[in-house]
Amino acid sequence: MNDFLYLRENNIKEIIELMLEAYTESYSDPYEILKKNSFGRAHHRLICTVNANPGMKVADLIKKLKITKQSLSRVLQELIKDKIISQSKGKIDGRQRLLHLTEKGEKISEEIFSIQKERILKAFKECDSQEVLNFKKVLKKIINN
Amino acid sequence: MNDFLYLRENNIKEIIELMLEAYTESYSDPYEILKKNSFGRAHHRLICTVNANPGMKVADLIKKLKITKQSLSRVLQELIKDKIISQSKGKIDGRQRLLHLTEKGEKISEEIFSIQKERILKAFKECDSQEVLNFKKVLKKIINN
DNA sequence: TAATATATGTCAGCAATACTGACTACATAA
DNA sequence: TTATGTAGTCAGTATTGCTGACATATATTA
Repeated sequence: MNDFLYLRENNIKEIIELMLEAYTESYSDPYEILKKNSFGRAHHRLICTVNANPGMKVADLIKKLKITKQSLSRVLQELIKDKIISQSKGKIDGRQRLLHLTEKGEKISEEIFSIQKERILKAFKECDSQEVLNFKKVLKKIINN
Repeated sequence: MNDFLYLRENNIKEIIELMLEAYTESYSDPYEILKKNSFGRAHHRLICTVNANPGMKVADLIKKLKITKQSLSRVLQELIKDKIISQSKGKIDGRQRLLHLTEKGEKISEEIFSIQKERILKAFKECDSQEVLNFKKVLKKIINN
């Protein structure tokens, strides 16, 4: 058998733990800015996901965040009330509510991002472009299963 | 200015969102096994971290998980009571409580891991060894900041 | 058109996870 | 001996998540 070291259990296990750590670190960096706006982890995840997928429908947001519509609803309504996120009726399917960041939402999203960016940028500057591209590629493959 | 495409804002932003998604997906995969043992997300994070850092002290676990000792305590005491995790007095510093998975803990940890592994292995099989090694390297750089 | 299915929203109650503040016990270090 | 560091605990509260039941509007199908 070929010696696929990188497919060995211990390597995979280590990577799974590193993903936990990297996520925990990265997503706690902007804690202060979120707190200043009375937002928590749930708002953060929502803002980040809508920012990355403008015009997504509610059902897709539920799938991505892996929470129930009732859990989503509380936080989403807060963000809509605060004019961070706006909803528009789907043009093809009028039942859908498509989600966007408002101008205010974009602004807060940028603030959050600029903090999270620091860590990532610092890491990436110690890598070459190919390594960063590979990182993204592998992340995508982990998701698409 | 050199055109460091991979350091551009939009690329970084996309990667931050991919990390959220990859984490959310990966750590919800073993939901059923955890539920069978009456464990939740908090137990999962704890088991995974102690598994990756056998003999770590409580203060380090708190730092890694970014929770308070009171939040940790509840879950940790459950796992100790269930004989998933054991504590031993530090030999050098007797105030420390060093954490280990018990044999039973190792077993459950393996069950959880075997589920999470599937997704990662599937992704890695579509990559070459260099890409996987890069992935690990970048994850580590993101953490060490 | 009428019946059914789908997308979203809402209400009520409950469970899990996390926080703050205050306090204790014990071990180490000054 | 006194001060500091590590861990544990108690009490109360906030946030995030869940289930079940039901409502509304729109789309699809018979």
